[in-house]
Amino acid sequence: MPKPVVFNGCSVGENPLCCFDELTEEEIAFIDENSVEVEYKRGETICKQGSFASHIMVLKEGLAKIYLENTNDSLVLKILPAVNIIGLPALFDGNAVFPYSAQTYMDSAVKLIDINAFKSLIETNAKFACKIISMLAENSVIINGRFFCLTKKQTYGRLADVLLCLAQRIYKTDKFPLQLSRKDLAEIASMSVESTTRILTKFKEDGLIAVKTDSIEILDLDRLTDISQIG
Amino acid sequence: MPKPVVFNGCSVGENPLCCFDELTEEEIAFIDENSVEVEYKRGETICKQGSFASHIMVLKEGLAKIYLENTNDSLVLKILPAVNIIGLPALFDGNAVFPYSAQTYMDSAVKLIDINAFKSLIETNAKFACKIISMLAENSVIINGRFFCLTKKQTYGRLADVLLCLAQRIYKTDKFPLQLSRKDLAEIASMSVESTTRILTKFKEDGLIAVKTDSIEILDLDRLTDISQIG
DNA sequence: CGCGAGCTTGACGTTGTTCAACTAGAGTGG
DNA sequence: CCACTCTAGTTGAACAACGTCAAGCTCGCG
Repeated sequence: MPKPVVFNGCSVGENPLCCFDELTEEEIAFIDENSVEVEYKRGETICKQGSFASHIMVLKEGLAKIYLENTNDSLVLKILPAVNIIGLPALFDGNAVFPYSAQTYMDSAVKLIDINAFKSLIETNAKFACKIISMLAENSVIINGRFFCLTKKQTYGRLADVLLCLAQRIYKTDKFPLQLSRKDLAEIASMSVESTTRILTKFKEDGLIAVKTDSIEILDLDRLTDISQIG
Repeated sequence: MPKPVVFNGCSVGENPLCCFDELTEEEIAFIDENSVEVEYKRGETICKQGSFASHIMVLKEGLAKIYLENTNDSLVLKILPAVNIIGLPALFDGNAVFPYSAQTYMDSAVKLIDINAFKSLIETNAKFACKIISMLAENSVIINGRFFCLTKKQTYGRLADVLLCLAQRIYKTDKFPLQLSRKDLAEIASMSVESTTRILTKFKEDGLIAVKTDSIEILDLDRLTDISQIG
């Protein structure tokens, strides 16, 4: 009996950022020479979809969303806690353009690495290239899981997923600070603000979670997990 | 005035498979020594999500779908015409397990390349590794576009997208053979068979397409494109 | 000739969005 | 210190979009 396949809407990898482990001291120095660090305030845009990709970015502190946007609409591809890398898909794109936007949810620190310096390391250090490949591969698996979740689960399951993701992968505690607004949560779960409110209230009534103005606590992990899996 | 951003539900890359261009004659011989070619009939499974990934696959002839599956549900990630590669995300996964399934829509020919042989080339040939990176990156951009399409557009837009994809990217002609059933189309557009039928009938009534038993012809490309973009 | 799979069509129910009204708390200025 | 305003959140009601169910239809094939 195989264990059931579960796709969750959470979009955070398990592994810490490790591609830089493969670099020599000289290579790390080379990266440092070709990078700068920048502080972003909450709500600021780190990179803009369609703009020229002159840098690869490393989110060193903070929390951000990676999203696609349109004239009418936007879709959160993943929420990204520190430490994680942003912009890899722009690497060998013919246009060298960011295929998505990124924006901070809280004050954040970002290291900007010159894209050509980054590329040259890939071209000369095969182990580094392999790590990049595995990061891209892992990322695609994660986003596909979220893809499945958002297209196949209904609202209750999606919101349960988001809460579980925040607790387990982002904040790593059952009771976490609520730095996201209802609007943010709604956007992540891809539904309306009103539905988000209604479902949170329902979860609260059913004793699954406790909602304070500035925090959320998961009270019944098992039932919430059931909801997230059933859909 | 920037051109409007368009995400389509189509999941086929523009570029021909080119990573093997980077290999020397010896390396190509090495690949050939470590691979076999297999013929698949329509409807057969090329690779199964969760199974051990012993090979990287190249779809040399035919048409296939890449999809995620669950006990209850399945999600088509992309439709894949020849010539394209299958299984890259399994490359440097710790478990070396296929993260998705693949199944043929018609009789197809597939080359199976030993995954370790493939890996060793990546580790020794940096240009090859770069091509793999760019393929993974392109793939993620394509799937994200489809992600956006399936979550943000409604049924008319999604089905219009599928038809345009078939005409423009798969068959590359306005009038293409209908090798897919309504059920297949419904699955690709992520909706019920009944809705697919209804919308096809509506498109036909409105003079957008002509539907025969064994072919579909796009009659009004502009309006169909509008529908796909509006959603 | 009859059977069955795939397709079509209509009726109906469910899910979730939209719209509008209302509430509570945080600033702001007199 | 008290209105006033503004925003975020909540709640209810109406509505739209789709899926589901059931029935009928068509065509290829034994």
